[in-house]
Order: sequence, then C-alpha cells, then structure tokens
Amino acid sequence: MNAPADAKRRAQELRDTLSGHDYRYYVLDAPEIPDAEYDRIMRELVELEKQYPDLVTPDSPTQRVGGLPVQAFAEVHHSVPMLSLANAFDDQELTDFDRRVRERLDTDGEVEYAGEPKLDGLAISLRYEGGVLICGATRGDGTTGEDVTHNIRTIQSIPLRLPGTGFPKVLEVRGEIFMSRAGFEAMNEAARKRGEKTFVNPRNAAAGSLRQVDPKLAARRPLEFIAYGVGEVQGASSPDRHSETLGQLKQWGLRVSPEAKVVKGVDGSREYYEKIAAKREQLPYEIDGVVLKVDQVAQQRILGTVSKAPRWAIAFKFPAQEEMTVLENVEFRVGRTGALTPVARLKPVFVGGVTVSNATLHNMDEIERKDVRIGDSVIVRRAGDVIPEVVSVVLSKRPKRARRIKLPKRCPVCSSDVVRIENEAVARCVGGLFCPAQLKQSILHFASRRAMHIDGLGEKLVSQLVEADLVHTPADLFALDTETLAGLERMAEQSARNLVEAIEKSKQTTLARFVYALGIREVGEATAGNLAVFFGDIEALMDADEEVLQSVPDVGPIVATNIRSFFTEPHNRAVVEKLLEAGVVWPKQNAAVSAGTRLSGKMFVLTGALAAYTRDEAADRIRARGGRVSSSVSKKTDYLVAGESAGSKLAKAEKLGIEILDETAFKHLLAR
DNA sequence: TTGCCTCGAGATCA
DNA sequence: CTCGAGGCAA
Repeated sequence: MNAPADAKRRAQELRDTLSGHDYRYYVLDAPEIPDAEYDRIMRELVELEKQYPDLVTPDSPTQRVGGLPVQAFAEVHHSVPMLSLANAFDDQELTDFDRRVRERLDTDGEVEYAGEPKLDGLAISLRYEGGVLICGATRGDGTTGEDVTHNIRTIQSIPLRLPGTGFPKVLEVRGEIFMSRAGFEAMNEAARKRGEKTFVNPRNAAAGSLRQVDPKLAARRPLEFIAYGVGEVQGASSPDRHSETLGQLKQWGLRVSPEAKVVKGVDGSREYYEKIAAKREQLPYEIDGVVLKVDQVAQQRILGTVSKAPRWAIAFKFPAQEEMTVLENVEFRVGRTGALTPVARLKPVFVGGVTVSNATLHNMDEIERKDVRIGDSVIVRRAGDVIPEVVSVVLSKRPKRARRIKLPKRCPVCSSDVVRIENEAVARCVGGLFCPAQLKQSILHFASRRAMHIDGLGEKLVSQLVEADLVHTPADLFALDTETLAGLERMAEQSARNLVEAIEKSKQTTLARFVYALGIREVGEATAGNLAVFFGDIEALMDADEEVLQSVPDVGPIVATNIRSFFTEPHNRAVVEKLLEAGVVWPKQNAAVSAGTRLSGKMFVLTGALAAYTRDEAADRIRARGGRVSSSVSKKTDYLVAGESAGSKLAKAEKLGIEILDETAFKHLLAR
C-alpha cells in the first residue's frame, strides 16, 4: 500500500525535526527539546513507517539500527590515503619539528599551526554523496580499510544526511570515533549489573564496537564522532587553511572539536599544549595529546609527505604513563634465528589503559645499563601505541636477595651452547633446527600468511607437532596425514581434514613466497621478491655466489653472505629438495630468457668505479642481458653508468641529456 | 604488546 | 561453553 500524501508530508516533517535535534544536540551541543519529546516524535515516525513501509528512506533516523548483520567486512579503498602522524614526546621534539618546518618553508617568521586535542579513539573515513552518508570505513593500512558502515550508522553524532548547507557533491570526512568517559562508565556499570564482562578502556570498547557483525550491538554502545579533516572532495573549492576546512565541516553539519585553535609558532604551540593538558581531566573524553598542523594549505603542499606521515603535522603526546611494579622473573625466549631475548615477567600493573605483565629487556647490554635485577621494583612506562618498557630501577627498594640476571650458558630449550659474538648485542643458541624453540618459530614462519599461507596452523598446533616428534623440518609438514593428526589435542577428524587440505593447498605458491618462507636471515618479503625476479628459479638462487647475489637490488655483502651460507648448508639444500619432491610448485618465470634479451639494443657506457663489480664484470652483466657496452659517450649511448669519481664522460653525457645511472639504479635495472 | 571480535570445532553437561 | 586461530587497531 502506498502512503497518502499527507502521511508522506508528516513523515518528512518528523524526520527533519529529529535530524535537526540530532544536529543541535550532538553537533552544536545545544539541545532544544527534552529527551521525552524527542522520543515521542521518534515513536510517531516509527508508527508511521510501520504503517506505510514505502515511506522508509535510508537516511531516516529510524534506520540507524535497521541494518542487517554483515557477512564479512568488505574492503574500502581510500582514494586519498589516511596517513598517520609523527609523534613528539617532549619540548625538544616539538622544537625540532617546528625548525624542520621553517627550514623547508625557508621562513624565519612564526608558522601558524592549527591545534586540536588528539582524541584517543580510532580513525574513520565517512563518505557522503549528495549529502547522504554512503560509507564508513576504518583506516586499515592507510590505503585500504574495512567497510563498517552498518555500525557507523548507529552513531548519533554522525548525520545520515548532512543537515548543513553548501556541502559538496562528494565529501569524505576524516575523524575519530571514540567513547566518552561517562558513556564508557555507564555502559560498564550496566554490563556489571547484568553480570556480563566489562571493557578495560574506552578506546578498546570503541574499536571493538565497530567490529561487531550485528549493528544492534554497536547501537547500544555510546559511540561518538568528531571530524578533523577531509579526504576526497568533489564540487567544492578547497580552502586556503586547515582551520577553514574545520569551519566548513561545521557549516555542513558535522561535529568538530570546540577546542580547536590556531596558534603562532613553537611558543604558541607549547602554550596551547599546556592549556589543553591543564584541561585534560575536565574534558568528557580521553585524549593523549594535541595535534598541530601547519594551517596554510599552500605551506602543507610545500612540505609534502614522507612515507606514511605528512611533514606538516605532528602529534604532541602527553608524557607516557608510568607505574611501579615488581620484576618477578626474567625468562630468555629463543627466536627463529636462535636469538635469546630476555623478557621481564612483571607483577601485573595497570598502566596507560592496559594491564602490563610482560616487557622485553632487549638484550644483555640493556640489562646491564639499567642494572635491573630479579626482585627489583621497576618503573614501567606505556604510551598508547608504544610497546611497554622497563624504564628504570627504584634502587631504594632493592631487596637484599635481589638476583643478578645472567645470560644462560646453554639454551634454556635445547641445552645447546649459547654464543655471543664480540661486539654484538644478541646472544644466540647454536642449536639451529635441532632446537625445538627455533624449529617451532621456523615452522610458524613457514606457514604464515605471507609465506606459504597454511591456514589453521597456529602456535599450539605447531608446539604439539614438534613435541610429538612429528615435524623436524618444514618439509615434514607435507607428510602429515589425517590419522596422525587426529591423535593430537583439540584435533578431531574435521580439524585434521581441514589442516591436511590447507597444507595441500599451500603447495601452489610463488617463488617469492617460497624463498621468504625458508626464513633465511635478513631475507624478508621484499628481498625474497627481488631474488625471485632476479633468478627466476630456485636452482639459480641456490648456486649463486655472493658476487652475483650482490647485483640483486638491496642485497649487500651481509645479506649475500647469509643467503650463501644458508644454501651451503647441506641440510638446508636437502629440505628444499624435499619440499620440491613433496609437490611445492610455482608458476615458472623464465626470468633467464627474458633477462637475456631485456636490454637488447641498449648501449651502455661505464665510467668511474663501482663498489660491487669491476668494469669487466659490470660489462658482462650488461651483455648477459642483451645490452652492448661501448667505451665512449655518443648520441647513440642509452645509459651512462656512473660510479665513484666519474669524470669527463659524465659531463659529456649530461650535456647530451643521456640517462645517468648511479650504482643503485644500475643494479635495479639489471634485476628488473 | 594488549585487547577486542568472529568463526569453526572440540569438549562438556544435561 | 570454551579454545585456538586469525585479523585488526593503536
């Protein structure tokens, strides 16, 4: 049944009223009507929409919780990346930041900074099209995040339709989702009364809420939103200043921080920080510092961005929180490479919003420098996203029986010798794969997502496999069958079948993943990828000498030696053989063939000294790829390879506009 | 490093 | 109901 015109009009009226009140309440923080009246209007609208379902629109306030559970969080691509911020933890770091900014801008005057409190929540991107909320997504890796629209829609300080005026056709709003202290307390109190579990801090509660599959659950969480910037914008001229962007956002109907302020120079920044710090306790939400952004957009452009953070902004963080606790023990953990890492076992202490019971002590030098002993009272520090740290010992509280921490002579796991090479900080167990701890870590690495990607093979299972003597090398994984597996804990028939299937599936891989999975020291994902492209097959890599290895981009003498000694070890070669026999395969690259022709027709001239090869070797490598080498620069020269102290050839090449390669660029070209 | 959520499946109890 | 694995965020 279609709704009559008067019902339609009334519904629109009610919606406008509600949205208007949402706006005044959540964005302007100036409510106009009592809650009871709001509820009455909402109920009337719900009734009306129930009667005439065709009246329901996606931006109706009744639809905040209307969404259905999602099956999986879809990926959302951020056309304008969501960057993170560099941190400053003290006055010096702030001063350095300001100095760098002024240097790059080449100005002596005071730079204007837009300051605002740094909310302790999680970053979010909201997409409005034609003023209607289309999508809400998490930051993810900055480029691709997760679609959490269904949960975002339940947040009342996020307008489903922009109530303001003059908003652009497409608007991506960037801001922070958080939970107010009061909301957090009330929610936990209610949960306690119901006998349910409570959240440990507002930030985790907010983050957890967004990960709910069912938006009804998120709707019960007191989430809020404050905007602090924009991403993609279509159909509006971009303002000259960040502070104007904030003004625009407010005008379009979005909540921005009432504490935002433009300040002048490093002195103004410091004052602003002090002011917010003094106010911190009075603010209704948790903050962990202030953000300072160069206000003028033109200046932002000059400064640009370095890797993942803009050079024009900084998070000036409040000092990390510190607590005193007792160092109960120090254990030495054995990593994949055999490195022994001392880990402090602490009497659990609540600091910076979480309970800390472990902290790494890094190495023996660190222990000696801080002079920590077992039984000592220590200061533990934690700042938001920073790994907890043992800062110092409270010497006055040192008990008589405090024990010095000694580096074990033998591996705590396999009793092999522990050696510490002179001048190196780390000590290592020499047990190799005979050491169960190293074996476990190697297997775990081998199976990990970015390596062979064996789903379902986690820590517990690997421990069981190693301890049951079922696996001694990664190759042994491929010999496992359901019957053997089914004998293990929490491994019944179904789990066993799933695992065998996952192992089978992992056999189809790529050379890069395979090389990475081997766990050669210093060979991470990127290096493994370079090696795979360069050599094209595993045999060539296994037999390459250090000289050749060093012509791979980003492979220097150390990595080359590591690779060489890995493959010199007969045991490792045997494992590779066995893996191949077990059926591990990857698409053939035929890199050798393409390498032979890739530079065909290109004329090279070499000048100066290269670090990695002699002139002849470099020439051989060029010819091996189909290129030609000449001794003098002419118009026909395609590339000049310029090493150290290049002379007249370089000058001539520059004059002729010939492409000049330094050693790094040359290596990249060879490897490409 | 910690905390949170989800999913599949095993373990447990009625 | 509980556990392990996996994934995500700061």
